[in-house]
Amino acid sequence: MTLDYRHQPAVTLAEVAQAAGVGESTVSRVLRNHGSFSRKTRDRVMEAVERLGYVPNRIAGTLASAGSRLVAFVIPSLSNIVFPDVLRGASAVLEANQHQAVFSVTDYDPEREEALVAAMLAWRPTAVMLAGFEHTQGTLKMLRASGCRVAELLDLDGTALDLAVGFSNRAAGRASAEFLLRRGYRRIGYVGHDLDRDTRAAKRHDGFCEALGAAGAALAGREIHAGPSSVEGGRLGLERLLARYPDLDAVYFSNDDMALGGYFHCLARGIPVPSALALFGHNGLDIGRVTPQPLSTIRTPRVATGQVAAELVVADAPPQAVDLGFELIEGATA
Amino acid sequence: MTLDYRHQPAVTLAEVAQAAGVGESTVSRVLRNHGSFSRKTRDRVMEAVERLGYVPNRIAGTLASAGSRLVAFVIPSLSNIVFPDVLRGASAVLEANQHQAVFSVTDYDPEREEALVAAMLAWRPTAVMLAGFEHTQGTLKMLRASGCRVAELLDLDGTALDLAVGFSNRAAGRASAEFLLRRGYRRIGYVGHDLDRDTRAAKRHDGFCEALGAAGAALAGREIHAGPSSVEGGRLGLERLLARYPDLDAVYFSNDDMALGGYFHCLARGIPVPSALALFGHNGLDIGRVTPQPLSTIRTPRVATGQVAAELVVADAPPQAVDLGFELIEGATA
DNA sequence: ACAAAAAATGGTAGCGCTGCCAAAAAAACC
DNA sequence: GGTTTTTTTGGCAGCGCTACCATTTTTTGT
Repeated sequence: MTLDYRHQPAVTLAEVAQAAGVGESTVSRVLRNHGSFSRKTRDRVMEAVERLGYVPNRIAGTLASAGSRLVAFVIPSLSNIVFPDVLRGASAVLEANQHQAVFSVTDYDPEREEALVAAMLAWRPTAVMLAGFEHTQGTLKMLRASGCRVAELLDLDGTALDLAVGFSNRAAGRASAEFLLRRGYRRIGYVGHDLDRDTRAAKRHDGFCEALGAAGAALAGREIHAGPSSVEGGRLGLERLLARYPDLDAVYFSNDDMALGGYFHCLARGIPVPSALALFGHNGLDIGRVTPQPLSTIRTPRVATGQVAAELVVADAPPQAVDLGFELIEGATA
Repeated sequence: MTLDYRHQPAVTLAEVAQAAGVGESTVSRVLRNHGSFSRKTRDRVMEAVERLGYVPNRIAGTLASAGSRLVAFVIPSLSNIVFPDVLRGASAVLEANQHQAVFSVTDYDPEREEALVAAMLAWRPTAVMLAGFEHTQGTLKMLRASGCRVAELLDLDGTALDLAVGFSNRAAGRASAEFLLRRGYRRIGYVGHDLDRDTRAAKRHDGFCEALGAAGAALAGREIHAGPSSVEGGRLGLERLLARYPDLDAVYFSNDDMALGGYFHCLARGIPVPSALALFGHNGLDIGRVTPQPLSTIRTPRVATGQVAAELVVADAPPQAVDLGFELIEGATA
């Protein structure tokens, strides 16, 4: 029995050249539509390409010409919709520009990030896209030495290596606090997830506290749910927080997933929102606009971050930081 | 002003060999830990690697050895959490086996899929992973000729090219209908999204209708929301469906996103669930377990699909179809 | 101590393509 | 008609690495 599911040798450019009765470089020129060739030659080559079912080998092409047109994404998670959103924005731009997206998932672990960046660099990508600015020394050193473009996304509070695209999480945290204060809330709690791993959530938290402090206030209580953010974590987190601090009048969540969980908790327990308890999230997920009461939150430019980063990379733009800002959505839960 | 953000020449294996005072092949053997070499040589090589900051060039390595260890995902969408889930499962396995994930997004367009598959094949991937069995003739031809492994995911109703991993959407649709019938619902409606594009949702719909028919029943009404599935689409869809068919006692949604929208509509309008209207979804998203009433739905093996497909590919397993099944979650909305 | 076996190492021919250069063919000019 | 230009074309040297083979060094056996 033949193992016919295994690899078969592929057609090469030399075979196409032979079949078309022209030189290899001519085939190469025709296929890349680069340099000059006659109409007649073009047809002959294309006919052979069709007939043989030739698929160019980009591995070889890249090696010969340098410039892989590969863009590497090293992202913390795929569960948190934020990162698929970034990938979505970027992938549209990259595909339109004949670039190819490659990715790995770090699980918010800087050591893992370092290992994955090393693996990525082996592909000699055009650019490496990372989340935020917090990386190990090893990661930074490799990236600097690599000579490839680096884009750090979804953060602006820190020092960029090369390109940075996103918004200030600290400012978002501040804006959230100022909004709640403006609305008259004073006994404000926080429900978050693992802040050591998610440094951007930590920056929002810090900005939030900073703005509270500036107004002479402070967090009245805090509950950290172990593990990554999730709707369930938000629900449990709020339940625990309220058990300890029953008289809160508002809660700031580390993101919309968590906030939705909190909202569901209120719905289930019959806690009137926002009259008895106001809720405020972060991210501006679509789902938050369709809940019985739209979620009060901050909409972040996730897809745009991917798009802009990809555009800068394909255009080989000079190093820069692009602030895409954020938008406060008043909603109805605060 | 120097454009120092541009590419700088990278260290090559030959330079490392020179610096370590050994031959190129020795360096190659040490780095891949393949073949034999003395402890002393190993240390000398590693020292040089460290000192020069050498990063192997996998483009060259792949060309020389064949076998790119690249796995290509051509997926319909990144907005629908289903696909990030599959990627997540697969990426963990691939990373553990020194493989690299590459992806492109088709937007549910078969023509685009064909173009993207062609682009992917140029990278000579170890395998190409696709959603479902519905592909253009061109896509099928290319994949067959490519000699690389092909895995068709999240569907089992059709003829596989090579590997297939997932569950039967038709059976899931049937199981959903049987459950609702068992619960005594008879005036059942359907709210879905673009079924021409999402052929797996279409198969669930067909299975659902089939089971209704087998019980002498039929869909009492149907509302199709234009565009991809979304929570908002579900909410609007249910609203429109109820406007036309006010006396339904249950609604089947094309997936959980849509069902959540429907649930929010009921919450907002004060429609008692499930006493006045039962709701049933598909996918078993985490969020559906945390809503005030857990969503009645079918949990699909999304992460496992990615995992198993990746495992089969790295193990170079023979062609086969793997049924990962699905699990009906009774929930509280039906 | 000498032969035989095993381990360690280096040289080099490609992998399939692109870039450069020179040669050939076609077009344009006086 | 005989150049001078311009357009097409083919040849071939790498890109950086791995696979294979030959050679050298070390270990083992008697």
